[in-house]
Amino acid sequence: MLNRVVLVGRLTRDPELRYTASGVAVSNFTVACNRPFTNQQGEREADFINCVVWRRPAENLANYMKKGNLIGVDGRIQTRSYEGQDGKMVYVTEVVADSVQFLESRSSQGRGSQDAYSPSAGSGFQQQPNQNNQMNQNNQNRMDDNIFKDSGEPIDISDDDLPF
Amino acid sequence: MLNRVVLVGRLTRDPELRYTASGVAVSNFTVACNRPFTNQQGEREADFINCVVWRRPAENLANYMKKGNLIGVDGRIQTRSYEGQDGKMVYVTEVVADSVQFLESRSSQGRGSQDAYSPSAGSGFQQQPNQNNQMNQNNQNRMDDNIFKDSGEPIDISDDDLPF
Amino acid sequence: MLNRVVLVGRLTRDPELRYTASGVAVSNFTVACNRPFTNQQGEREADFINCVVWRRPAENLANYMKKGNLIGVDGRIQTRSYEGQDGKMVYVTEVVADSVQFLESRSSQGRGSQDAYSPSAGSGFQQQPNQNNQMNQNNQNRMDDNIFKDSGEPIDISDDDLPF
Amino acid sequence: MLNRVVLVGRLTRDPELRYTASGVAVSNFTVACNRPFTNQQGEREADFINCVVWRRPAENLANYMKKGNLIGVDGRIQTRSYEGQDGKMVYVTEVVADSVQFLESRSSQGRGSQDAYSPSAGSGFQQQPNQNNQMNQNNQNRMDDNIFKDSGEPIDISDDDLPF
DNA sequence: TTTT
DNA sequence: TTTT
Repeated sequence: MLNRVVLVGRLTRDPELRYTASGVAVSNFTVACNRPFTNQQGEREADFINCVVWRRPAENLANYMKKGNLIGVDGRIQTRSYEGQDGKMVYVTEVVADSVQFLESRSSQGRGSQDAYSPSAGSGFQQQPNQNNQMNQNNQNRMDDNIFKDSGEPIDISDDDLPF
Repeated sequence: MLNRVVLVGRLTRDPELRYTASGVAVSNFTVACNRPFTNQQGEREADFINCVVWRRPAENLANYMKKGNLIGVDGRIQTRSYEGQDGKMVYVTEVVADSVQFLESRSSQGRGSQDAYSPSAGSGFQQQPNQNNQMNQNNQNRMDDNIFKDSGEPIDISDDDLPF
Repeated sequence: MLNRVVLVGRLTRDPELRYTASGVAVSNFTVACNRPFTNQQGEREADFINCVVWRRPAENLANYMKKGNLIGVDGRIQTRSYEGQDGKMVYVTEVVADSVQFLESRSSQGRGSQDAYSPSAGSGFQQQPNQNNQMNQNNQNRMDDNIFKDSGEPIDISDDDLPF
Repeated sequence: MLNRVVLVGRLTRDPELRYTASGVAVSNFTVACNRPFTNQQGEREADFINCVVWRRPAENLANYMKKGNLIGVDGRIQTRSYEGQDGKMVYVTEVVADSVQFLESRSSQGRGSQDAYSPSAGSGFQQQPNQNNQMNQNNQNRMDDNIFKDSGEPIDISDDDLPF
C-alpha cells in the first residue's frame, strides 16, 4: 500500500519537543497550508494540518524553527484512536513526517532552505539554536512517567508509536 | 503552499454517494492502508483514512467500486471543524480526492486499473454499475433539504464545501 | 494509473517564456534539488530536473521568478521522444507542472510564498514583473511559425503537447 | 529541498536484476503510466518512466514481478549524465525508488497487493519466485568487473550511485 | 465504524 | 548548460 504526503506551509506555533520514557525525541507541530483557491465568499482559507516527527529531525525542528516559519514536510498519513474523557473514542488523523525541510530559518531575513537531514559538519545549522529547547539536546528533559504530561490530549502515546 | 497526498489501499466499505441540495454528487469513503512495517508486537497495523470526492469521480466510484477493492487516490489534506452535539468543537482531517484510480474492479478477476477520469466511449466501464447507486446517476436521489440526511455526522456540510 | 511529482528547489536560470503558434504560453525551467544525503566523497550533490508549465502559471513564473529563487512544483512526469540531428531517437523525461509555488519572490527580502494560482486582487503580485518578459503578457511575442525558434532542441513541440 | 515521486503503472518488461562489484543488488525497470486524459486525436497516451531500485526491494521485484504487472513506486527523481559513444554528454532522468509496491502478483488471478518491505516470516511471498533470477538471491551472479555488462548504456554506474 |  |  502507498501512503505519501508532501506539505509546504507555515508553523502555526513554535514546535514542541518532548521525550518518551525511553528518551526518544518527538515534536508535534501544525502546518498552515493556504488553499490555492478561494471559497464562495472570495476568501482564501487554510488547512491546519497536525504533524509529528521523531528523533533527530524532531530536535532540529524544535531548535531551529519557530512560529511562522515556512517548512516542507515529507511523510505519511497516520490514524489512531483513543478513549476521550467522556468515554467515547476520539479519532485522530495526522501526518508523520519522515523528513522536515527548513525553507526559512528562524531569523530568516532573505535566504532560507537548510536541510533537516544529516546536519553534520559543514552543511548547515551555524545559527544559534532556540534557547528554550536547547536543554533537550542533552536529554535532561526526559519524562519519567508515561508521556506528554502537559498536553491534555494524547496521553496514550508511548514508545509504541515509534514509526520504526 | 503545497499540499499533496497519494494513497493506495482498499475500501473499508462500499462508498456512499449523496447529492448536495444543488445536485452536486459527493462520495465519502475510507481507505485502509496497511503500514509497510510491523509494530513492536510484530503485528502489521493499518491506517484508515477518510476521503471525499466530488462530482463525476464520486459517481464513478460509487457505481463501480465496492468494499475491499483496491484504489488509488490523488488529492490533498483538508481540515474542517464543526460543533459536536456536546457543544465542543470537533476537528476533522480528511483527504479530498482530485482523482480516484480503480486498481481493481468490482468483480475483479484479473486485470483491474481503469481510470476514473473521462470514462467516455471506448475507455472503460463496460461493467454493469452497482445496482443500489445506479439511480443516483439520474439525479433522482437529490436531497431537498440541507444535506447528508441519513448520516449523523456532517450536517454542516453544504455547497460551500465544494472544492472548486 | 497514478503519476505525481512534488519538488522544492531553486531555479538554475531565469525561466524562459514562449508562445505556441496558437498563442498558448509555455515556460521551460530547471529546478536544482539538493540531495538530502552526501555521496561517498562526502559531497552533497544535486539533481537538475527539467520542468515545463503551460498557460497562466507559465506567465507568472516568467514574470516573477528568476535564477536562484526557491520554488515548489506540483506535477507529473512526462516522457517524450524525438529524432535527434544524428537520426537517433532522443528520449526526454521532464516534469509537467500543474502548479508552481513561489516560495521566494524575486527581490525576496523576507517573506516569500505567493501562490501561482488565481493571482487576483489582494492576493499577491504587487511586485513589478520582470522587464524582459513583460511584453509577452500582451501576446506580442507570439511566434508565427512552428515553435521554439530560438531554442535548438524541442522543435517538434507543438500545440499537441498541451496537457489539457 | 523536496523531491518526491509516486507512480502506479505496469512494468513494460521483466525487471532486470544485477549486482555491483561489491555485491549490491540493483534492478532497472520501466513503468508505463497511462495518462488520464486523451490527446487531440482522442488517443490515450502513456508515459514510460525509467526507474531504479537498490538492495532488497530490487531482489524482490526481480523475483516476484514480471512484464505487465501493476506496481506502485515511491521515490525521487534523479538526474545523471555520462559521455555517450559520440563523445557528447547524455543526460538521464530516472526515478530512484525507495520502495516498490506489488499491486498485482506474477500469476495474479484476482487479489494482488503484497508489500515490498520486510518480507519476513508470515507476511507474504509464499509464491515461488521467478526462476531466472532466483540464483541471484545467493549472490552467485555478482559481477566482477565494472557494471551492467550486458546493457549498452549505463556502463559508468558503480557503487557511487548507491543512494545511501 | 474498518480492508486483503 | 546548472541553484543556495
